[in-house]
Amino acid sequence: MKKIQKAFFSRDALVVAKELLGKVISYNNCSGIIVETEAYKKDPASHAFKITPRSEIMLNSYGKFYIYFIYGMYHCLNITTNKNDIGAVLIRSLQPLDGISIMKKRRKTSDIHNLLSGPGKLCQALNITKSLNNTNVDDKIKVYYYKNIKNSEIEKTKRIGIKESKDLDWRFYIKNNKFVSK
DNA sequence: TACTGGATTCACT
DNA sequence: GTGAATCCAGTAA
Repeated sequence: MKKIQKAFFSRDALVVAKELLGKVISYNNCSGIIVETEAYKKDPASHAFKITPRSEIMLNSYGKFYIYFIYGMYHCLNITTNKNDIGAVLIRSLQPLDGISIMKKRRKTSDIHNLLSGPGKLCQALNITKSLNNTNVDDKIKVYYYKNIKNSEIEKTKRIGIKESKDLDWRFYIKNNKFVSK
């Protein structure tokens, strides 16, 4: 599989979020196809709205993993975007590819549809924690080209929590895919 | 130093 | 559909 170059992530979060669909995320022999993403930019519902020590990794950086801990038990995996601005893409769901048996053990389930179908779930299955925060794409976690997703196959929806956007679509997933989060 | 709530998930009802 | 689990970043004092 061909690796994705860092420049891929220099573009706007909305573009990157859409184009990441169908790519593969791989870490320690476990991998999955990205089937759902969410774009984050400078809006009030986003960590990117206010620069803090935690979120400043998103400022003027791209192609880096922004990983944070939430609700006391889960991690969320983002990749920073927007070369000269602030932005990131949250990886929301993957379709399992490699390392399925070990991911089942980590997730304590045998249901393949429940392995990676959520931001917290996929971090648990891939064993991704905050220790990987601020690492570059391809340093430890790899991202590969895998298959092309046509525009007509992509469903767009609003992100939860966005107030001011009436006409912007922020969340992207592959239509009719059984592995997207509910 | 103390308080609040979250880019979630799961077990219940 | 509702609530619990559970830590830590952010904020205010």
